[in-house]
Amino acid sequence: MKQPIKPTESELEILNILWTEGAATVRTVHEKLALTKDAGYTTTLKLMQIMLEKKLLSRDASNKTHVYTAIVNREQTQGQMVQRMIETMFNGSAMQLVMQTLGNHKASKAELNKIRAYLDGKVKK
Amino acid sequence: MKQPIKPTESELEILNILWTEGAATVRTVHEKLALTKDAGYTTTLKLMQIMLEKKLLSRDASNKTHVYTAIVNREQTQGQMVQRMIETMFNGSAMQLVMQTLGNHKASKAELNKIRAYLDGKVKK
DNA sequence: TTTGGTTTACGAAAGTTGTCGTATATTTGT
DNA sequence: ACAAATATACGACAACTTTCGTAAACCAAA
Repeated sequence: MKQPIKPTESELEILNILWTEGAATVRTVHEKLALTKDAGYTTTLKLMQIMLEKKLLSRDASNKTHVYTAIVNREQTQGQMVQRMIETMFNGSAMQLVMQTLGNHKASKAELNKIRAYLDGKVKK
Repeated sequence: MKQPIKPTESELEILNILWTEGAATVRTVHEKLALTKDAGYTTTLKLMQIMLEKKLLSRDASNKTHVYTAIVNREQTQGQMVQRMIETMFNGSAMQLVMQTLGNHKASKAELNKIRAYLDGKVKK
């Protein structure tokens, strides 16, 4: 396991877009970002350049318009962030986090069944 | 709903201690903190003073040794932090967060049953 | 080919965080 | 009563984050 990844809020937003898009230019990322946020193009560019330095992203600079890709794994990063939250706010209890989340969010019957199926699988093992 | 609360990592650690302790002096908080962290006493003091300014904490200064209390609600703060994480990393899907968490953590049979009971309750309604 | 749009690079500024040193006040034990 | 321990206040600092202006390179279309 490598040293822990600790992206900022803004960086996570960008990572999330790249995790979904796969690979994208600054412009693409910026436009997705602009849907929920309000910052200039050069701001997004700068953030992604910094993320490149931090090795959160890689880029293909063979063309003039560079194409960026996330090089940190989605599940692993999510796992680390969730873990951190569990430790600092939920006294280390993952189940407390789960209960908190279930308590605050409506879920479709299908989703609940999915969780139930998952729990069943866990017990059988 | 008030303006969103956005404590830093260090602030959350302190909040968590105060949520558990109820009310405490800087020294008490610092000693709990020192179990997992490594910073000087004045650092903890300063952080708590800043949190006082931000109105995350209140204090009783009637005695020379001040006594601090968290004035942000535990469940509400947890909820907001979880919500932020869901939005920035899980594309707004709380269930994805739940699945991620269940996938990465072992749970006792008792805990699993507790969750299952909770899910049953949700469906009945 | 000139003009205008797009892109990258760079640097600077403002705000925040976490760290601690030092000064000063207060309490306590001998 | 005096020295040692303990507490608060304050300011400074480096690191980091987010923001953007500006310049330079490049491309494309008229």
